Amino acid sequence: MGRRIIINYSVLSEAVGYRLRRAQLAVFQDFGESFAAEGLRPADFSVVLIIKHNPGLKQSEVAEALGIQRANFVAIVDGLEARDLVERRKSETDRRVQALYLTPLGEQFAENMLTTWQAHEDRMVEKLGGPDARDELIRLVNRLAE
Amino acid sequence: MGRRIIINYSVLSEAVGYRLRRAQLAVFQDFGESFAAEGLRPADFSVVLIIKHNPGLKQSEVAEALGIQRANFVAIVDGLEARDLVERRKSETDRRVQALYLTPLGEQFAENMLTTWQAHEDRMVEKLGGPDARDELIRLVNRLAE
DNA sequence: CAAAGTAGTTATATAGTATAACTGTGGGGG
DNA sequence: CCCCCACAGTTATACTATATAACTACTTTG
Repeated sequence: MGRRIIINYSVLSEAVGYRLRRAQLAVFQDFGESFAAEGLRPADFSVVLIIKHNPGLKQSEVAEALGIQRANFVAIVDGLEARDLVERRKSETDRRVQALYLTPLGEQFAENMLTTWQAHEDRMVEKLGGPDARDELIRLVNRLAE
Repeated sequence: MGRRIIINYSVLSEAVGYRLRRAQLAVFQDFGESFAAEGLRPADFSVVLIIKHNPGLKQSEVAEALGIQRANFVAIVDGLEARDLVERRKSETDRRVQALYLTPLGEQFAENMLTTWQAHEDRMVEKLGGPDARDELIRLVNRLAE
């Protein structure tokens, strides 16, 4: 049988990094469950979102905006292109560049994606105690991320 | 040349998961730089800390307390034992069990570790705007992590 | 025009995490 | 008392995320 143990967490109880990490894992857990059917990971979500609102950006611009290295970004775009959500279009003016656009299917997908995401986000906001608490949290974590 | 681009981040600007993730990466970045010399990862830190304050716990108890799977915990303890910071002691009453203790070197290491950690934590608290902001952040993220 | 720089890609390495299966041990019910 | 099940730790394995170097193709600059 599992002994009933009381553990002294010492400074972990109030360590910013540790508590932040645990919270982030819980949020991503909920995100993952929300998008299990679509097989959409957080990175995919953010990429689709950025392309939807900034069509025609270069691959490297989207990657940099999201803090993803361009080398690792290739496979992400490959995946989204294979699902016919995103299209690479070679620039006429600079043939090195791949400009990114949502396909018509991608636009439609993005709508549903945002609906699913909003439900996820609403759950998080409720856990936090409402929109004011959410705003306060965002304000605080933004200070950590500069 | 890099075009001067203004990117529309849409809901990412205020998405709990995304902002939390970016903040956590920044905090872990600082943590990593703080402990680069010691080659101590966040998981190692938390394990040493828990053993220091709860000597004699079973491996599986420490692992579970930290949300680490027991299979993955083996390598972590192996590493700490190889550095002579942690000791596995077979329980007399249950020969399946490995009870964990800090070695004398481990106790000493833990002291220095906590000093280094406090400097890191102080930087995070300063970024946040002081201890009250830190307390508020902890309160909020704890709601997300249940 | 040559040299340097840029965009995307490929290959590769490492860390973190998840699962299954195994060994050795302990405990409870027939 | 033995048999079966549960548990602790371990090993092997796989998958994801991330980081770096080097390559190709192309553009810009001196």
